[in-house]
Amino acid sequence: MKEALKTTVKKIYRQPEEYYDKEVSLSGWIRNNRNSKVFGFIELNDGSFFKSIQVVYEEEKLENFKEIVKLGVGSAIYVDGILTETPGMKQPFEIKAKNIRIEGHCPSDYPLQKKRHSFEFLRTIAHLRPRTNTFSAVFRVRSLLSYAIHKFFQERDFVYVHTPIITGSDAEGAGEMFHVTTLDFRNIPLTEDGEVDFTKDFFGRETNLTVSGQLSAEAYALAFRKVYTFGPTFRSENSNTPRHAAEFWMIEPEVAFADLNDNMELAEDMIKYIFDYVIRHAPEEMEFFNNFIDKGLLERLNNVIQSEFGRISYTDAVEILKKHNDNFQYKVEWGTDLQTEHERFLTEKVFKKPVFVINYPKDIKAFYMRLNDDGKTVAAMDLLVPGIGEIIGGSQREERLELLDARIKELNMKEEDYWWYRDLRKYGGTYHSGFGLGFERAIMYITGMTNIRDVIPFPRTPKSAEF
RNA sequence: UCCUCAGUAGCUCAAUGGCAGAGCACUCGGCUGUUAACCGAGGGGUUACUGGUUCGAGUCCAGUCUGGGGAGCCA
Repeated sequence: MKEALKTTVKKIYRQPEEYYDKEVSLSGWIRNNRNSKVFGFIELNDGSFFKSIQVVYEEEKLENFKEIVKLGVGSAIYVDGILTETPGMKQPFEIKAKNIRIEGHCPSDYPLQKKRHSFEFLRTIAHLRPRTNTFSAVFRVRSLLSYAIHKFFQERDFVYVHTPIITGSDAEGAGEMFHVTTLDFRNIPLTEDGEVDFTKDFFGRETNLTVSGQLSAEAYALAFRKVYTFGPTFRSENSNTPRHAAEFWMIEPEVAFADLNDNMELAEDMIKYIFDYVIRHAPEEMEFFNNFIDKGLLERLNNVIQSEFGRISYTDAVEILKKHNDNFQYKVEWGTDLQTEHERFLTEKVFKKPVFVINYPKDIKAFYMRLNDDGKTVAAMDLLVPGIGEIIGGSQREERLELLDARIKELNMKEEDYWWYRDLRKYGGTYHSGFGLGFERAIMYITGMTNIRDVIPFPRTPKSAEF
């Protein structure tokens, strides 16, 4: 049968009237099997949908009734039967089985049970956890959110750019990097100075996994005007928190002829669009999260979608926070970076909605951010959201070559390492802006999941790459 | 990396320094409409690891490993 014509649990739930009193054929995995002497019930999940469908089977209709009764959770089966309405029951409809065929047995040492498991335990069986309700919902939403992001940018004529995963630059300035090499660790070639001789390495120079596609994206923004990247990113920092992973995905739009205000408008539109898209296209999953993961989830998301995001300068934010210094473990003063506790206070207590903090002191921000006229701050923006804190960081980029060079010099960076980045300013440069959105952080925010390890199929964190 | 909490049956958790326990899962049996079904019985343990204190350690002490939470770094 053609794949598109196959009956799935999702199709049945979406248009049950098409199937009532007709014979349907399904295949899937048993989530639950309970029975008495001459009949029983199977919860069948076929992978197409978050919800399962109930299959009723009777001794007098199945010649292999005795075997079906013994099937445990996780077994793979084929089912043929009639879809029947079940008014007044907990489930809207069920399949009265005519025939059940066993495809794959699932022995009794199967680690998943009908009862709730801790997320910590499920992380140790990352290959099996997608078969649970929570992870079924998380990874359907991950897929949908990914699609929504592409849809948002494509509808606005952005060009999707695949920036390199292996980079030749060791100076992107966004964190510790993983080395990429084919050198033999037991016999590393050295130069006369005793340093590693990377001219003997695969690329003839030192290479790393990317920590950001931004610099490459800028090059394409200055040709295509509106571009975005969406790809894997790697940081070898020894971060042991529920919000950090060594391998994660990042979205980085970059727009030429766009200033910081344009940048914020884009970020606000994007957040609202992708949240709204997921809520409308994954109603069952979102209801599950709202009921079992985070009771205030939908209310908070709807608040984000409907509110106009706040905007405040770093300097004004510091003034407000200083009045509440008693509440903070770390006291606020102008010139220091905002701590998570300060960010959350601003968005949760002061604004009670998402807020952009802009124009940070230049000394706590990256070299490529555009210097403001006051000479002290740069055109940076962080988007803070209730419940998490920072979810987006971005800026208008320094397009004035002499100011960029001065900054590179100030930070003791090497001008020649940035020769092509500087060319972008030299040849037809223009003001431009962009930001970075941590994809997993967005998933966490939209699902209510509180650990990044539970929104990545096989997460990589310090001392952990089992699967 | 720092601070902090934890590690007991397949899972989730009890056990005052004094006999190693429960629920679920699993196996067997019962049950004619179940909804994480229900009822009865049974099997299941190097208490993370190494060492120490003690007549006696799951429990106290030291170290190691692993995991959770907080912080830093950041997305």
